[in-house]
Amino acid sequence: MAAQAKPRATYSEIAKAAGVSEATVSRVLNGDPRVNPDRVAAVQKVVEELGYKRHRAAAALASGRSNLIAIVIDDDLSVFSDPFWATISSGVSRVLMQNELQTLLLVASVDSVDGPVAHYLQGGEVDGAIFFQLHKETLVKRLAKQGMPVVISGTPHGSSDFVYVDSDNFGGALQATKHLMAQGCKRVATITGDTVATAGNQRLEGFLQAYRERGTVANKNLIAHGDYSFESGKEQMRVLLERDLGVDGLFAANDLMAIGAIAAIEEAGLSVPNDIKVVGFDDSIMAQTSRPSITSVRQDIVRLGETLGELMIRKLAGEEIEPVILPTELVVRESA
Amino acid sequence: MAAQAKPRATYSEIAKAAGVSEATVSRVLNGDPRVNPDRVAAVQKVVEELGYKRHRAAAALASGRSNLIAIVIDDDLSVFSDPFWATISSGVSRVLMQNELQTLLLVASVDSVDGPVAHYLQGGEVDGAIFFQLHKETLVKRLAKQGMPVVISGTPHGSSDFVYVDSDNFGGALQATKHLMAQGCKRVATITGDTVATAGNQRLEGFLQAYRERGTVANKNLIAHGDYSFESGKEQMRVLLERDLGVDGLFAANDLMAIGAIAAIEEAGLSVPNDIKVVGFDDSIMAQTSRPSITSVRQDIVRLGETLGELMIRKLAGEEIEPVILPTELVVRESA
DNA sequence: CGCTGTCGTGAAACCGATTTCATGGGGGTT
DNA sequence: AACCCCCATGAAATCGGTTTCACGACAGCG
Repeated sequence: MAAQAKPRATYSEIAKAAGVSEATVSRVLNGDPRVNPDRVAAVQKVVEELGYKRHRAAAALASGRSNLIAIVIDDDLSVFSDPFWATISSGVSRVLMQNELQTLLLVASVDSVDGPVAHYLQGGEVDGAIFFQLHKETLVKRLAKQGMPVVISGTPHGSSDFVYVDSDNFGGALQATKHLMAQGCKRVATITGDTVATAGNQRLEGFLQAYRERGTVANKNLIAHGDYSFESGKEQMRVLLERDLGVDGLFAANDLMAIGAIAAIEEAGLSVPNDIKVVGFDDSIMAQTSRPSITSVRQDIVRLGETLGELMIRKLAGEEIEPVILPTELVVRESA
Repeated sequence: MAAQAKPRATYSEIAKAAGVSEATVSRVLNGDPRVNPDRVAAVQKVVEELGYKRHRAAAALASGRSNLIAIVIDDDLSVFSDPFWATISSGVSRVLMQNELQTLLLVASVDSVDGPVAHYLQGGEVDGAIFFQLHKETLVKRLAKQGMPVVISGTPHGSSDFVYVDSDNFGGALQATKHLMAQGCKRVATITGDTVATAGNQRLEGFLQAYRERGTVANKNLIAHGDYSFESGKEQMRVLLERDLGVDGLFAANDLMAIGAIAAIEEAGLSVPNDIKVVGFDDSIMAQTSRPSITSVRQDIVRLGETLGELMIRKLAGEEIEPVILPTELVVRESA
């Protein structure tokens, strides 16, 4: 559109100024170890002076590597309901940038295995892909099979051998439930999130495990199924109260439902934490600001993003890598 | 790393199959109007059959355009406190993708005008840049001067001639304050956000304007300065109450401070909305779930992102474009 | 002392599209 | 009928690095 201030230095200039061939310039800039140190120094000096910046498109074309990593986010509204992916993305981006990689943001419907996103990724435009909110595994499987490095945020279904990073949903839920029990709660209930997704399922499993470790089994009626929304928390709490089981503790699979549940509890004339103690999950800002403030399981979201980036880098380097489960931490506040 | 399934079709194959030259293939694919319709059809047919996907790096190298637009986000923690940029980014990304552009996510410290980000952007790696949270205008100014299309989210300081998109902070605040007055509030106070940033300042101005339109001037003591945090809302509300001015209405510059203020009000033994009515800003999820639920000024964040993308596209097309102010909407709930 | 193996180096091919430029044909003008 | 101009088209140059390959020098070996 407009004139570039300086017309960019090229290898040809550098080579001339440093008295070497372009091939050697390339070797120096790519850290090839078998270049004479003198020449390395000469080239680096010239590069410095000219303020040379590698032309990525040219490099990509010649090498076949784009240095681009895609973050793929499914565009099914979940974007708006998930407050985390922004933070995760920023962590990913920072780590990748430190490694000379660029982060491409792909927000689109990942539904069809033949949609634009699929084509795009299969087109070899990117060197790797990081997926969020994995609903459809087909595409990811295919990409992985084609040899594209893929890392996933959140535990995928089945025993697929994807590399993923996730918070310890199971452990967090277990700890939360045990905390309630330790506070003297005899009948701890739970409101689950979407248990089709693994995160919701794992949180339920953690809850159940707490009962097992106490040597009992949770009454089925102590389990209510929500969908992570405020409304569902409220509704399901009403349901639990109507069952009249003497619930005195609640583990909600996220903070929003915990807040909804508390609203229902207070509407029923009961008090938190006196009559019923409540623990949430996520340690969102709402857990801190709602009254009563909510005891919640904190996930280290920034770390999650950084880990995703690090795994991707190691995978690109050819390392064999394992999934990572990040620890959670129980933050105790007024509600339990 | 691994073998690509199919080795990608190239112009050379298409040209051969369609019985035309590579130049013509390029013309067809780039929508050059002066190609014989028959050949256009022939090429398109072959392209379809081969599932051809343009090699972006090659195209970028040859044309000098990267088709990459950077979203630049300053990495000074604000990322974590601003729940909006994720939504904005997704809107931007979607719009750009529909126009064959890619979105590059740049999360880094934009502090120094000579930092990596600056170098990066000036290196001509991207065709345009979208900035969030503009603290330092120096870099942006320089880029704009160099001819790079730049669009900014949020109103910049001064009368700079940047193109930006912003919500109508002034209008929203005005409406909120007038709403309080219409509800019978005689002494409406405000807790501002960071008034160094334009958004905070505009919201304060809107508040003041409401008084002006009523033919009076707001008492200086009705203005308290917060920083958008829950704690500051609580503190500043205490300050306001201590001033003992008979405040019966509050416009908080965001929901979080509104919630903090409500906490302080209730601690003082007063009730919302009976004794003091409260209006927030943002219409965040917290406005809906807190008790009492909060009347708040809604911004259309998705639209904001989409508009950013659209402006960028028009700017790339060479159009002269004007800043856009998006309307806000008052959502009335229990608190006022 | 000659032969082979290794290593650093540069020339040149190459990546895949875009764009310039030359060409030839067709339509319009006088 | 001769001339011009315009337009569609293909050949070829080009973008800026990367990588292969061949070459010469030098070290080690017998």
